[in-house]
Parts: sequence; C-alpha cells; structure tokens
Amino acid sequence: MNIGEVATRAGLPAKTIRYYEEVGLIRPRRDPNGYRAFSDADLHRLAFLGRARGLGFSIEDCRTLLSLYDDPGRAAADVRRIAAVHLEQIDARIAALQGMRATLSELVSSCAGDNRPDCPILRDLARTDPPDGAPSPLSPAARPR
Amino acid sequence: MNIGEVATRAGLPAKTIRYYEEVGLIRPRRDPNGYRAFSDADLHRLAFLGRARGLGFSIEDCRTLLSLYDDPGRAAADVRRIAAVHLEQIDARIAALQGMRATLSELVSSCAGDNRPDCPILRDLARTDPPDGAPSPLSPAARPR
DNA sequence: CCTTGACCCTCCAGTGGCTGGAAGGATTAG
DNA sequence: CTAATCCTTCCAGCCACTGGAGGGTCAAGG
Repeated sequence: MNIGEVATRAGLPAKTIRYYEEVGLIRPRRDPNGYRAFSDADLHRLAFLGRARGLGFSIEDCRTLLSLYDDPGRAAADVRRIAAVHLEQIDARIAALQGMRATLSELVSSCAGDNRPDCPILRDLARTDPPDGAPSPLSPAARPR
Repeated sequence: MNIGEVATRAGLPAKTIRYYEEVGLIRPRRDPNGYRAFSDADLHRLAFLGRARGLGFSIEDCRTLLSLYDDPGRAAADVRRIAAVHLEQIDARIAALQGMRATLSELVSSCAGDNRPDCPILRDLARTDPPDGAPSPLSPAARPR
C-alpha cells in the first residue's frame, strides 16, 4: 500500500502519517523508488494511533501504548495507569473550560448587544478587582491552563 | 513601574508581558536605561488581558476587545458577538472532551489493572472497526479537534 | 515516444502562546 | 568593591501537525 491508500483506510492525512514515521511511531518499508510501502500491520498500527489520538492521548502516550501493545508480557496495570492519568487530565481540562463557560455565558447574557457602547462584558474585563471578601457576582472563573 | 512590579500586580509573568508588547498589545514607555516603564494605564490593560486570556480569548480576540474598549463609539453588539462565538467554541471543546471522557472512563473501569497482559483498553484501541450497524459497546467517542 | 495528471518524495517554515536559557547591562544593598 | 537582584535582547523549544515549494515517479491516453 502507498501512503494515499493507508491514509484513506486509516482515516489520517498523509502528512500526519509521515510525521508519525518521523517521530518513530511507525517504520514502513520502502519500495526501490523511495515510496513508503505499508503492510497490513502498519495500517493496523495507524488505526490504533488514530484511535488513541482521538481519545486525546499524547504522542508520547501513544508511543508507550504501542510498545505495551507489542509486549506480550505487559501488565494491564501499566496501560490502565496511563489511561487513568489521562482521564484525570481530561477532567481537569473540562473543569477549566466549564469555569470559563460559566462566566462567559453570564457575561454574554447580561449584554444587550445593541449599538450603544455600554457593555457589561468589557466592564467586567476592565474591572478593578473587587476588594477581598466582596467578590463580584461576575467572573468567578479560575485562571487555569 | 518596572516589569517586575507590574508582573506581580497584574499576576502575569514578566516573560508574558514582554510577549504582549512584542505582539503589540501594550506599548510601555522606556526609561533612558532601556527599562520598560509601565503606567497605571498599562497595568490596567495588562489586568484586562489577564482576565480575557483567563476566559480563553485568543490573543487576536484580546486585540479586538482592547481596541473596542479604547473606542468610545463602540457597539456592545460587537463585543457580544466576539464573546458569543468564543462561548460556542468553548462549548464545542467541552463536548469533544466529554466524548473522550465517556469512552476513556468506560475503558478505565473495564480494565482490571492487574499484572496480566489482557487489557480491554488495548483491545479497544487495537480493534478492527466493527462492521457498520453493529457498533461496539465501547469507544463511541467522536474524533473532533 | 510523449504528455498529462495523479501520485509520491524531501525540506523548510509556520501555527499559538508562551517558556527557558544564554549573555550581558543596570541598579541596589552591604 | 562586590554580590545579588533586577533588567535587556535574542534564540530555541514546546506540541502535533499543516502548508507549500520544488521535484521525482507512474499509469493511461494519444
């Protein structure tokens, strides 16, 4: 298989597949003309990668997951730990986004959105921080990342 | 004020403040010795930026928000539109993450996590896609981004 | 045999929003 | 005077691609 075909079958852009080779996640053979020649095993690996990336695992996580996959003596605990840590990170990101969302949606709905210059969104962004103990009703969002 | 003081007062790293100057979000004066000299207005702008970034607005959004803030003839609608679009993007990101979260948490809880090699997480990542119409009970997650 | 078009190759640069570090000048406390 | 703490600029790196330039290869049609 050439790269175009695996790209279609794995559902990944050819550029991404070349990148995965560059970082050592796959090692396709080469035809004499220099074209990459993908085996079914390569395709399978790429599909695995597509799924793992789709679940938000980093490239480094993917590397580890693939090496565990290749290792018949692996322990399920190692796989589970990686996934559990990743799950926690996802939860943290969701929580951060929900904090933003709460503030933003309050701001958006408090703004008339007419053609006058007075706008609660700008007022909140420009506010001088309320003195401790009397928190503003708006902008309870944290500053995570 | 030197950069160290504004950094403390605005709650932003000095590096970030230099970066904001580089991309034209602030234009502090310079002392004869080359040090940046921040006015109260600069500090106010930086606090505004810190809040906007904390709500997840991009640098380009921040640039626009600041220019609207500076413009006494602005329309609240313009501000609102920016925030509303951003809110939608946040919602999309939350939805994507929740999709991942659902699959991941199912996988994690289905894995015994012992020292045996059999692991439902790897099995799911390595699966051959189920034929159409008979979706796997696992991995309903989309592949957004 | 030649052309056309669809492939494929490599290499380089850019994305966003910082962050780290090197190398050096300015200021301040002791 | 010295040492510590600031400040400066510039360059490189992060992540995971993505776009594009410039060129080679291959299969089909004339």
